[in-house]
Amino acid sequence: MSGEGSGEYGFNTYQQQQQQQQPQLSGQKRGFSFSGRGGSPDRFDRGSFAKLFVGSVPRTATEEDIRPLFEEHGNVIEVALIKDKKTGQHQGCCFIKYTTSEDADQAIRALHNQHTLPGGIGPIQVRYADGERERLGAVEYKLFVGSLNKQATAKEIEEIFSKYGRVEDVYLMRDENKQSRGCGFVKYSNRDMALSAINALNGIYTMRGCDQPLIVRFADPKRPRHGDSRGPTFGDPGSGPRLDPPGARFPPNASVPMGDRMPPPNAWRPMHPPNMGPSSNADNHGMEPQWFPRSGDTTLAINAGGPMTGIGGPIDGCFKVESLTSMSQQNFNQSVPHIPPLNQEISPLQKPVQSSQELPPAHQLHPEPQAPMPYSQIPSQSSFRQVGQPQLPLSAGKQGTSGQFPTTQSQIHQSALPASIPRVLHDTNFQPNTPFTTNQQQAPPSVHQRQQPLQPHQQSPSQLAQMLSHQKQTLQASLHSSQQVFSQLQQQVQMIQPYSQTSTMQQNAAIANKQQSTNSTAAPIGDVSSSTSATTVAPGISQNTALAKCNWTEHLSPEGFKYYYNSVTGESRWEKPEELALSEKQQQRLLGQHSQTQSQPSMISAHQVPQMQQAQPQSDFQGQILHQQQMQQPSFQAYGVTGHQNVQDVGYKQLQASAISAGDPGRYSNGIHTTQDWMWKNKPAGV
DNA sequence: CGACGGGACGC
DNA sequence: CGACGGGACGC
Repeated sequence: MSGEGSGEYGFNTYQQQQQQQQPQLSGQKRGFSFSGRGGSPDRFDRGSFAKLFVGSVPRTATEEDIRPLFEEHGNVIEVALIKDKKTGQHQGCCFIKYTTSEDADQAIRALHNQHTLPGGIGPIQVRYADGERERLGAVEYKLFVGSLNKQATAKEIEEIFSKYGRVEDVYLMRDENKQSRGCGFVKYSNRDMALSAINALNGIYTMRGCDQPLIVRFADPKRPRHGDSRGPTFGDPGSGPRLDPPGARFPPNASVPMGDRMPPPNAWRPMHPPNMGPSSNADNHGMEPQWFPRSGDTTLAINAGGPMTGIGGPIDGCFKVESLTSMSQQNFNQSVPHIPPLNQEISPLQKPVQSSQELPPAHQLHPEPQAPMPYSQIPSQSSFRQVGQPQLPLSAGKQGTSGQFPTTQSQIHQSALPASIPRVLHDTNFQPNTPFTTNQQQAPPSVHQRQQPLQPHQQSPSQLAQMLSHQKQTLQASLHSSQQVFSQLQQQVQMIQPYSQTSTMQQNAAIANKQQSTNSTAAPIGDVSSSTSATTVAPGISQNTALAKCNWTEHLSPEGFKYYYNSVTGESRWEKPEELALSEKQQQRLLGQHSQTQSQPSMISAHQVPQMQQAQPQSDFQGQILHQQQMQQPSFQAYGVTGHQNVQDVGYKQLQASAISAGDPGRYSNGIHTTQDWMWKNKPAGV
């Protein structure tokens, strides 16, 4: 099937986009300006098409040869052979315009790398034309995958990854001799899928014949190609969230490589004009559509991929503070009861996966305590329940094992988290479809699930989902590897915001997970969350409304400088993201009297500063984790704080790293100087 | 028409 | 330990 080297599907054109703004609506060429906000609402008319680029078209082919083929998969508006302007020579490629992206998708799936035109040398390449995906509001999540068996085919890799969602594309990196380099890229269209895959595979799944587990992380932004207008203009939604600080190579000036290029979500969807206020887009730095629905806008989630991305917010109402607290309680309680023994259960087949991370043997986690909050517990009484869980297109797809997902509220989740999450993470025979039948999803809501009557009242479903997703993954993965711990944390870092206006829940989830992961089920959560968030957050109900819209939160670096952290993307910035600013304004407007809101995060951060510094010696995230893991019984206080600190610290460190990469050769050890220097030179924020 | 510059820790 | 695919906007 599909191309070995060119990927399963052809979604990989985001690489050379034009820098979006080039309002020259000349025909429909690239650079076509779509109905961005403020722009003319051409989302209804001119925008209703999806253009594909088709490569490997025999130069002898005519439209008549091509059109029929494509018409089998959708309504073809146009077939445009590309010829050299001067010579009139057929360039061996063409554009196919479909009326809908659905048709286009189908065509890609059916034809890309699967059909060879008469006279053709190889199968045609079918993918969206440059800029199309963005134009259509699509976002892709590309993962870098390393430590692949060099013999593995794209197909096999796809099989492994398809457990976490439909794989849009697999690209194997090859050397001059076409030999696999042992690494490649896997794309998903949904962030949660990507996260699931990372969480479940990174450092855990070892391919047969390999002595190291897969490396799975969000891909770096693609190396800009000569002649490219500029780095990627979108996508790489995940590169931000990456953990490893040392890797941070983006200037802190926000708009990192994949900076501000937020494509309007679903621009092509007539029914749901982007109804977000001016506040939404401005500063979304390309992570993904984060516009939050104002009122049951179901389309959003389609791209956003559900949890935590787009539909983070309450639909109309506001979150209740209590819920946050109770949530934390719940997690807390859930995790406490079971302090799993350190018995490590490593499959005979599973190779010890220590590798790079150098984590101590995993403390075997017990599933129970970590079981995610059951969907059933997701406040069904909450308003967002009806948000109409976005029907992820992917779930409908041909997910082999994942199969049918009940069309329930948990759909998103299930899509993102197919039941087939491998239990046997070690690949013994290239059979990703490991015998794995557990329906973790429907796994009995054991004890913890019902134990707590406490229910978060109005958590964003996305947040809940996200959290659950994580926990579940964590749980499952951890059954077989310690790496999972790291992975988990990694993931948390990506999605959790240290302190926030956004959600206490995420924090709690993070902490809870940490506890669970580390086995140290002490009892910190209550402390941290209740004392800080619960209390401080209390003042505003509507605050949460705003919260739901902004993933940015303000924090203080150890040096006392303010910085901003995005809980969803993991990005950190020195300057206040406009999104947050607007969010705050909105809050002010709504609350009027609650001017505290803003300072809140700072307070908390400040409160944590000492802890962070204290932990500095640990030098890095992993070190801290390690440290924690070794702690037998972390103190209540210490643990909780530390837990947070980790997350926050990472965010902060990213900034440091950024600063460093910005040209300041400093290390973490002297990061303070680095940071300050940088800030000094670059219009310090908050000083 | 033109289209990414700079620089490259220290372990 | 590996980092991005051939060609790309004609009429």
